[in-house]
Amino acid sequence: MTTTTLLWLRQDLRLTDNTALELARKSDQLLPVYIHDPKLNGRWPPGAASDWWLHHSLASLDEDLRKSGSRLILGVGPTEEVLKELIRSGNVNRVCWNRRYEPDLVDADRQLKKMLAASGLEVKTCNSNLLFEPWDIQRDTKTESPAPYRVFTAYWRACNKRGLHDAVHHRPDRLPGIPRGVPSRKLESLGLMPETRRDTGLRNHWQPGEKGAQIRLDKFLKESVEDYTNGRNQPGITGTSGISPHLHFGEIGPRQIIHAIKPWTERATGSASESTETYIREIGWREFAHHLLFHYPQSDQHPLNRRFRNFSWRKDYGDDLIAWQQGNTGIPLVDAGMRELWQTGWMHNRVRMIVASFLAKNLMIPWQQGARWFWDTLVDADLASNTLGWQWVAGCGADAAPYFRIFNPVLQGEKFDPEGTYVRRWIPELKALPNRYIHKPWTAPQSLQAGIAPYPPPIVDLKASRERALAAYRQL
DNA sequence: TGAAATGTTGGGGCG
DNA sequence: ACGCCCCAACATTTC
Repeated sequence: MTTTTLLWLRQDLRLTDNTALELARKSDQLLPVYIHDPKLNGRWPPGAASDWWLHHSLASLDEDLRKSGSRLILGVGPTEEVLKELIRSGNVNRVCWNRRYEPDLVDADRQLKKMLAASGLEVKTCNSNLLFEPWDIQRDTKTESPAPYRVFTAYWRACNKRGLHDAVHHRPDRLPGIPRGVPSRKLESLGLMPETRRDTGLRNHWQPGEKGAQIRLDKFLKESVEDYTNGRNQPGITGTSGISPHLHFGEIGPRQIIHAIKPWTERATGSASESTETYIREIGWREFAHHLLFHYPQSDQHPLNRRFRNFSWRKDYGDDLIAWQQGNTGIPLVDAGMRELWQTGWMHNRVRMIVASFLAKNLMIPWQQGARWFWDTLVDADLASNTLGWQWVAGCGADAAPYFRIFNPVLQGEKFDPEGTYVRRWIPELKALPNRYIHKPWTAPQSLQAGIAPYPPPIVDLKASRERALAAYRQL
């Protein structure tokens, strides 16, 4: 009897170190499938930037599969129906996939697995997207059942005690052929592509797909990793890896990153050694984010810390939210970040913290509004990481920033963008302003201020809004 | 991966 | 020479 395996690809759009693929390819025929099922996304339908990325990532994956003698089958519609139809037309007797961990998707996968198994199919699910699955790392509580970690350092210590696995599956040269007569939809029919103008804007900054991920990683290792601890703080330079969207879509997995960075960690001394450790700890934050969202499935909407349920967020903030979204707050570093986000689908991480602190604390707008905007505009929008990040900044999450930690975007700018490189790159109105005013244009002499129109004055006073936030947070 | 307020120290200007 | 004041620079505390 011939075995035919359906490989259901979701957020693991790669051929290297893909555990489910490793299983699936030991088969006479292989049916690699991606299903576009907008209804499955519930409260969190991907934004245009994520859709754009997915479109190109699928195209890249199909190309890679074809080089190995296979190709990607696309389905559109309710997952269960599409799967059933593919299984029937391809005469499939085995199904494999890599697990996802977002609460709604976990539920959906569980039901599907049950349904498929009940119809007599062999179903195998794997881990390829995390170093540690969310339920693997737990606190020992002596008396009671294990409990999830809520503090990062303790969590990460436990992870390191287990050891960070860096064994990876090599990319297979040849893959089994696909069964005859299985219909596929055209990529264009998924409707993921935005208008051409946005496409070219994003294309200038990104190369979605497995190859693009490898190029990013290689470049980061060659040029930036050794000074990462310092370089990652300066938004004006390329000091970070920029690999987050590739990770989100699974074009590269965390094990591959640990594996690739290992030669550097072994050879590094002094600050270079600190740098590799700092970078790997960022992978740890990603793991921690998935751990938290899995164990606290409501945390995408509700603060983890219950005291924040009745926090006095502002109610009428319409114009301020729009000014923040559009990068027109009058605070250069904040606006530069928001404009970078809009134009590239990405924002430097330090600037993410600063714009988030500004929204939640200086503007006192609910963090969920910021999380939603990030979700809608980021190419690396990831429910776990986004949720953790926003709850951290707002101070209502696990291991969150203390309430009094309020970033001052002027000081942050002077510290980490002293030449104003970053601000000038994204706010052309300010190009001609001297460095000493670049982060606080409102203090410049009137003659200079006349030249920066239409750049607006600040929508809030930083000192007064800081004090307002402190007063509100102290109420807790 | 914070900022601002407050406290301490020591050099230099000055009468 | 001395005391006084100012203030930059740094340290500590507080939010």
